[in-house]
Amino acid sequence: MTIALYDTRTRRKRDFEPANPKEVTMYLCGPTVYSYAHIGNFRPAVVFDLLFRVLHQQYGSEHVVYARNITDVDDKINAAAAEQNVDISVITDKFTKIYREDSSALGILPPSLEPTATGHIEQMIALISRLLATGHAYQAEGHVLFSVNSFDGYGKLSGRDLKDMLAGARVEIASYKQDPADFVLWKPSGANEPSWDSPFGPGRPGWHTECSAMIEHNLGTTIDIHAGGQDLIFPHHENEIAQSMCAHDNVPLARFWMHNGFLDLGSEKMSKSLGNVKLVHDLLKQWPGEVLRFALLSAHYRSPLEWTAELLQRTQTVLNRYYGTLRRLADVAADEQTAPSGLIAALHDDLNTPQAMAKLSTLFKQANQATELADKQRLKGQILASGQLLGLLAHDPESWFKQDGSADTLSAREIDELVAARLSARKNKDWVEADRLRQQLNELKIIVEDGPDGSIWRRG
RNA sequence: GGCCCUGUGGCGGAGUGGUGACGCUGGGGAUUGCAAAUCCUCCUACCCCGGUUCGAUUCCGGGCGGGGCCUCCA
Repeated sequence: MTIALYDTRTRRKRDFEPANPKEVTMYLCGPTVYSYAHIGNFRPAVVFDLLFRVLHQQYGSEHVVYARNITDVDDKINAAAAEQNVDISVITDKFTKIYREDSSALGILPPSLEPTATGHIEQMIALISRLLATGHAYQAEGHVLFSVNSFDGYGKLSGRDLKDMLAGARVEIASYKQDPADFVLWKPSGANEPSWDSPFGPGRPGWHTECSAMIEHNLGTTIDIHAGGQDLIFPHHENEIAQSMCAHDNVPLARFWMHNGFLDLGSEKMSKSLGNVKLVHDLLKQWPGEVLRFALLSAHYRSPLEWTAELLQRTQTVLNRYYGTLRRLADVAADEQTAPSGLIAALHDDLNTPQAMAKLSTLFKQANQATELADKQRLKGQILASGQLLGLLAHDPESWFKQDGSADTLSAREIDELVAARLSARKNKDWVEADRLRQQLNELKIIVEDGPDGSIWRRG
């Protein structure tokens, strides 16, 4: 089944064919680790994790190389380190660890490679030297700058014209630039800022240079897919292209450019109960990571998505329904199955997650309708395979409903006892006592469901 | 000022040149001691104005509205 992906450069959906099916290469601009990441930072991480999973399925996991970098040299990191009077590594180590924990909670697989900027200074210096030697870069006042006029293709990815951009320039132009659009490859470090020796003097790399050097070193000169948020199209990716192509005899940097749309995090649209909580670190105190992941995938990745408490609540409702089905099918042995072809086709169509979710929903409806064991076994197998592809439904259904978020509630054992007491009251047709016990549990946000084989409960 | 994206039912959100995805909410029914869960069922759309067409929500043009980018923000 062919995979079609929307390519920003050509502004079209195109059939995806890797240059080498034995080694599909993908790069995502990862986080700058200076603070807690907010949910918007994770949209690309989740979306392209899904693409990673889809590519795994299509080409085999051993044939997909996915690099997501860690930017650990940056002004904001320096500022945080200075403020706390610590070495930048204290900041970057801490937030790299937290980023990985948040990622794991969101069901994001570890990428094949996680290169760091500080681990590639040597490669950056080599890249800059090559650009200087070929006349694509120049030195001025301790800086090394890339000369955009030396590259014909500048602006092609973003569809911009250099002349047009000047009109809207809103930042003061540094005096050392030959052209206002020239960008920094290397800059001098201030006192107490991290600094590396180089042929162009001590200093640190510019942001764009990091990604070009890490891609070149880890994945090669031309990769299959380069991904990131829409805001990176210009200037970041435009600059990466300029640097890499000029350093590589005009060989393209990436065959497909993919960009996710933004979350609408407008605080005025947030309800009171959600407040202004946007950090994943905080959201995870209130919602299972899987709810966040499901919500992020509920809209197509290129569309904007309004991030609200209502969205999360609705998502929780749906997941509860799904886990309820799986809970009822707990004793059914799932068949070896793959995800249904319609669901795979939806994902292969430029990651059409809403359509894939619709197929998943149909699967659950069928599973709820099924009366024959063979149907249940087949559907459960398809559901679990779909869940694995989407990075969802990985929890044990029983614990999904019974894990308690807050401390001031009953233990599972205490609840079991109350439910058992209610069951015996029901056997004696003592409806008053049974209803009293159910009411008591309801007040503690425990919902009891009576079935033919007794009662089950869940936290609501 | 330039460039890009976008406007679907009470809400979220796909898709299509002609039989109104999917989910949430709401109404009715089955089931239940009553509920819950589940199933069945019903209601509510395609921003406005032109054009193309036998036929447009879908294509084209214009208008109005929303969002994003324009030097280091996913």
